[in-house]
Amino acid sequence: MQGMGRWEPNARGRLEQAALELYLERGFEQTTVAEIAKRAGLTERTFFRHFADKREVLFWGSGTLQEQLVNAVADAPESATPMDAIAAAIESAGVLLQLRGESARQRQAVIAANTELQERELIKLASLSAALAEALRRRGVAEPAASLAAEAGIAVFKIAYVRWIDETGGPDVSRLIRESFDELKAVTAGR
Amino acid sequence: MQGMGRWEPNARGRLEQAALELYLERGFEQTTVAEIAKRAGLTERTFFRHFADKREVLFWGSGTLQEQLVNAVADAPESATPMDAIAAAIESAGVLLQLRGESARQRQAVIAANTELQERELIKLASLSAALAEALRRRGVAEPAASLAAEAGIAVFKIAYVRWIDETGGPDVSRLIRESFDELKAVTAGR
DNA sequence: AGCCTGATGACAGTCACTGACATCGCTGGA
DNA sequence: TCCAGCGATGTCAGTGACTGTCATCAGGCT
Repeated sequence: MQGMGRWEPNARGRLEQAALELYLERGFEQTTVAEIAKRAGLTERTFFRHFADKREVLFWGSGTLQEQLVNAVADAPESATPMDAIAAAIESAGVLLQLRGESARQRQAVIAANTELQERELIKLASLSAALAEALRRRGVAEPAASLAAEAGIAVFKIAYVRWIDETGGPDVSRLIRESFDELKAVTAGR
Repeated sequence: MQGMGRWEPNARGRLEQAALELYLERGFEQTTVAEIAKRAGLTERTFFRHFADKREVLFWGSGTLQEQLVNAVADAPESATPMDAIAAAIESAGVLLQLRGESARQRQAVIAANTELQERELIKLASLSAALAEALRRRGVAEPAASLAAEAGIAVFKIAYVRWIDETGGPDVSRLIRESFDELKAVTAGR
């Protein structure tokens, strides 16, 4: 069966929860790993057995997101252009994040307040871009078109997501994403 | 006058040199700041007076690059579209990097071998993107067009630069950049 | 009951980074 | 010429992230 903890269950989840709370209360830098572990009823050493470093605790969901994106590209109809496939994937990812709602906003607030966390987020996005490009190549898209389409998709996502976070009562993510894709098309056409 | 050191001159330059050498010889993680300082004839504490952290020593040039990009956007003719201005800026930056030639390749080799350094590079690129977007806004370009054009330009730059690094004897950067812009236009048009 | 396995605790150690204070080598003025 | 001031460097002690190692503990299996 799966590796469920034997003692108090869900040690990883408790660590995630404790970390997010403390990062929100005191800020990322002002929080020590020892404090996180203590709040979760564990030790510092155990924290590092579950997460590679102090930042990674905020980025657990990125694996799921990557699968979602890759599957969406793979499942796009044969007739779809590369950009169609990317747009479909980005939209589906947007929907996923919209479901997380308030917790997504909290997470972004923590990240926005700290440069180290922004670095980590950027490399996660780069990883998503690489996965998208790879998925396009499996559809037969050549380089550099695959990488460019992937990077453009991630750029659209970044911008639409920031807009969604800022406008609290605004429109849903999907619409912002579609609008941004149109905007990108218009901008790149102007040469 | 400028702040030239009073003792052995150019302490910062010696630290840069020593760091690059050691990163190339042993790798970034296997090098301690104490070793860098010793090779430069200084102490660890002095290293941190010149560079915010162990990674920053590899990214000194990024300030110059940012100025170059911003100036190029500002100097683009009135008639230029946003994407024209961005393309001109990216090309001028490419030329600048091509001048650094071999040392640019060494630097990229070190960065490519280490995830932390890639994180730092990505946030520098994000900073360039923000500066480009700001420069476009000063030309009267509205959001989100400004940010999208800037992000697209940086995406093109990333991809063209990687290609240039890989193909040792290949064409010059400018041509790769122009080709990538054309490719991006074609890809985004397909929807 | 006794054994095995995986998760956790305990502990020591390295290294990045910081704050506080002493020191040194020049530079400009008395 | 000499000395006061200043900026760059050295010294030292300390914090906290992260790692390696070994002991320990809970539950499953026989």
